[in-house]
Amino acid sequence: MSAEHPFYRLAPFIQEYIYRSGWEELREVQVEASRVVLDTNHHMLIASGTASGKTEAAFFPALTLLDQEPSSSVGILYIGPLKALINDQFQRLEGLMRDAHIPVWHWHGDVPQSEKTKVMRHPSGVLQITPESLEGLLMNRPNAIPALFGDLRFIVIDEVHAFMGADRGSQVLSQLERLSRMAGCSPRRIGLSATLGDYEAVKSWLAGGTRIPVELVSPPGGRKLRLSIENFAMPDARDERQSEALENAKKSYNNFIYDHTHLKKALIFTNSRTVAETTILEMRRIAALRQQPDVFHVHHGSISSMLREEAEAALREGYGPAVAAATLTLELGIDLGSLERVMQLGAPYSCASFVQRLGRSGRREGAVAEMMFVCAEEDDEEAQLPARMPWTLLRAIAVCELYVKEKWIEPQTVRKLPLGLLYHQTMSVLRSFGEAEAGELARAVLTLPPFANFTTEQYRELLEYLLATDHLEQTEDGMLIVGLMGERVSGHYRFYAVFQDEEEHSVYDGSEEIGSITTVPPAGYCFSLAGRLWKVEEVDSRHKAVYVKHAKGKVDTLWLGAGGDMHTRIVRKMRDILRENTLYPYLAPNAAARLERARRLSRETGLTERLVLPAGGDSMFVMPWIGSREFRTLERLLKNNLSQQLSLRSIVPMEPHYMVVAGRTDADELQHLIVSESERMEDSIQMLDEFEAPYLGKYDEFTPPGLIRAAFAADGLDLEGLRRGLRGSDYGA
DNA sequence: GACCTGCTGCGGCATG
Repeated sequence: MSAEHPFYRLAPFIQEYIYRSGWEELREVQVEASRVVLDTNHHMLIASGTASGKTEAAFFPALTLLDQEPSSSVGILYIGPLKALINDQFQRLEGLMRDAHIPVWHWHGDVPQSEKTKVMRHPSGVLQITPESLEGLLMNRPNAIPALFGDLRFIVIDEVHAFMGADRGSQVLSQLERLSRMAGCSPRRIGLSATLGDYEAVKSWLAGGTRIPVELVSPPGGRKLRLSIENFAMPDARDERQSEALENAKKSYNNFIYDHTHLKKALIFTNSRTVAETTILEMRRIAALRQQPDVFHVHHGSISSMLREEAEAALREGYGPAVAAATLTLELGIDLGSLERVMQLGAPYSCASFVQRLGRSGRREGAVAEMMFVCAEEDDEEAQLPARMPWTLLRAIAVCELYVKEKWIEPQTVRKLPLGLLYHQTMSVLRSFGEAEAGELARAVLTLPPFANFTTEQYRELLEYLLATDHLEQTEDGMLIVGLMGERVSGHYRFYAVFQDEEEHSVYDGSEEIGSITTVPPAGYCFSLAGRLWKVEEVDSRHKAVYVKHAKGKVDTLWLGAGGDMHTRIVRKMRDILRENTLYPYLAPNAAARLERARRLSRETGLTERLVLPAGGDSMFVMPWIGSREFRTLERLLKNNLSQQLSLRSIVPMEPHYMVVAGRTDADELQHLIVSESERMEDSIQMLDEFEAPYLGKYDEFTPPGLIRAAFAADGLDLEGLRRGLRGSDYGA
């Protein structure tokens, strides 16, 4: 290495750290990022694989500059999407800066007040924070902002893909602009991500509100992949003659999972919390039967952070095997070390998710990334068995093909008129001002980058509506202040987050928190959580706590979900795979025979199966299959309980034009079937299209209906049509 | 029978 090499330009304590860690050289991404940071004044987007050293690539050169010219306030602000990720990064950075005399602070809901007070007293070094805590700072402590961030040099946004495309991302952009104005600083931005489809879109997102160019650092990855798909065809659960065959099929499915994981550091991804729970229950049952050790963990959004950290530590550290079944909680960048097996039960719903999950395997450089798909066709009341299409298998293949062969990942779209967020930031800005003239407020809010498409006239309409609905109030001398309703909404701590949530009860076994539930069973009833069974002993409604003890037997899990979003392109790919008849190469030999048998039976029985396909466009597609039961449930809800609109959000199609496939599942006939519409289904879908709830965000409900219409139209949705349809039916009221 | 994220201020009490 010549003396010009970026390594020798890094601060001495960083060179020390690199030696101490036993690294022989900087990774390519770190070399490139160092050049960008040290030689330009531009923003930077680092897009490279998981565990490629992105965090170090951002911090090595940024800290070097900070070391050369110490900052008189916080010098680097790191924004992360998860508390767990911040805690993980906090430990890694602390190791790096042990000898550097640059402090690392973290700030989120679990950080004690005493620590936050320390940062306020000695604003310096690196501060790691969540968007919600940053909102709290901007809103409630505006006078502390100049001292905290007056000399801020860098803002690092981790896992950019987790923010962009959602209101939470626009919230971050808005906060960055507010922070710069309040503190009088103009920091450079560094975005980190492993999963990105369209770099140009992300670059312009990252620069939002500034005129500084964004440099892309994205070294070619080229990892080798090893993918395998195992498909289990389950016999019909309702056919009594088949009950023994079904038992055997389930047994071989579970034994397959057990045999391929229990001696390794293994991660089993599932698509639902329920499957994660039931799988680990099964694994524990098999372990007990075989008198082998219990090495199993469950990791999802309703598991307490303590149990999650236990699972993470077991995978990362220690000798011997550890197996965790997880939902997307283990997709993001928390360090898990190098895993020996990554399994996926069923197929992922998106290519982005597939790539993230793939990134969990083969983390050492040069290693092969491996993913073992295990599909089992689920029971379907509507289907006439034994001939069924392997929909899950098809989706697994479609996702693999799209990513591996076409390098395609779902593009992220940003709302053109984020109305709910406009309300949110208006209230937040007004609270930080204390009071403001209407014009002053408009200048402060409407110039924030996410709101560039709103007109002054539209903002006036919003403010007038908010005055009329008591969210705002006008003082005698014409100043705007937060009104009674506004106080109720923005005065509560839940205001900091811009996404919807449900109230949860914590579940305790003695003093140990196991996790949380939203549906609380009465005392005496059982449920499963964290891969074990529990019996409710006592419910403390006031403190939102449920006390439980261990139980035996068999019970359902508590989570009820209904459908989700899947990109049109994945559905089209599934259709193409069927049409091209290219399914066979992906199937294990016996599975191909099973499928052949299924197809023959399909022809003989004239089986009907349904598939809902969007007619065109690249907008989001909703459910791969919708049963009449779901429609009945929807109808009932629509008629009786419109207040439940928001909870229906995920069941409702997001694009107004659909066509229906109804009929045989034979591939040759599919072309014909796509144009043969079923009237009943069409009616039901029409009804869903007329339903306006799916587009409402947490704060949209506080904004004027006329503006909501304009905002939807901007994103290509015709609310007027939807409204008319509603009035014309029984569901209008 | 899809998934996930986040969170304040203060009263009451014990302790040094």
